[in-house]
Amino acid sequence: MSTPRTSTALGKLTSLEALGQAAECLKALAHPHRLRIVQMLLRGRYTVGELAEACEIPSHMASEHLRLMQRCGFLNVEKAGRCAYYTVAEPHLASIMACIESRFGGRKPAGPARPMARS
Amino acid sequence: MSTPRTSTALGKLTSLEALGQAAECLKALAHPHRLRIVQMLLRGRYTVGELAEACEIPSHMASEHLRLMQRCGFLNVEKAGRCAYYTVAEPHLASIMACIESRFGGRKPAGPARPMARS
DNA sequence: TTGACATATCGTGAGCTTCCGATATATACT
DNA sequence: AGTATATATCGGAAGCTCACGATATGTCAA
Repeated sequence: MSTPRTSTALGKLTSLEALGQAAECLKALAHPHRLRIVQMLLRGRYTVGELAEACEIPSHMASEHLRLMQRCGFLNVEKAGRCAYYTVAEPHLASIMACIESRFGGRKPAGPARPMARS
Repeated sequence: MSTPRTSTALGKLTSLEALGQAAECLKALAHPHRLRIVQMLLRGRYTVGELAEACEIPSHMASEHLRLMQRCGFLNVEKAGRCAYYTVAEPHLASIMACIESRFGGRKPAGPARPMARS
């Protein structure tokens, strides 16, 4: 049951530097409204107002979430008249979102791994 | 060009409540040292001290990261003597980690491989 | 031009996270 | 007993995120 203690298993670890970038991306995703925005944008293109309405937040807050995700390269904007259409720019978002949906999607998580309060 | 505006596409959206739980889980993962810990524990079982050394942090900080992830159900502990062996409890961690590794794994986005030895 | 609308940005304050030193507990060895 | 080791917990400072109101910019229509 014990793990080999030589560098055999450790040699394939991702560098802490790369994991730092990964952590930044996860933080950019780790918000219910941003997750919903990504989930919608993976299915089509929407304006700020439409996304805000779906998240039940004022549109200036949706705009801030969108700007944040645009800054990490997750999203693209395309302005048309007074509307701004956002689309997904980072293809890996689809697979991460698929993981999240397979764990939390549709049905309620009655099983293990509840995300409980910290402290 | 435009997305169907009826509830066709919106009907399958994950509830904001479930996305809130997903966001909590992502936050619990969104730290370079915690990602390294999870990456190691997906390959075997390790003690606090071993994980701390791999993360290049004092062991009491590794202990705090481990406690946090234990609280969201990600990890299990098993005490043996004065050592505490941690293992992965949430199987979905493997697929999320696979997504992260496929995007950030092995090679660095910028810069060559760096020497990783530590005294 | 005026007004309405859509989006973006700024400033602030509450609350949280991260890190650290200090300390506590629990186990093993002599 | 005493000492060393391994892990856990506490308290606090620095820095961050989030939500909010206020405001700015940019576009269309009359």
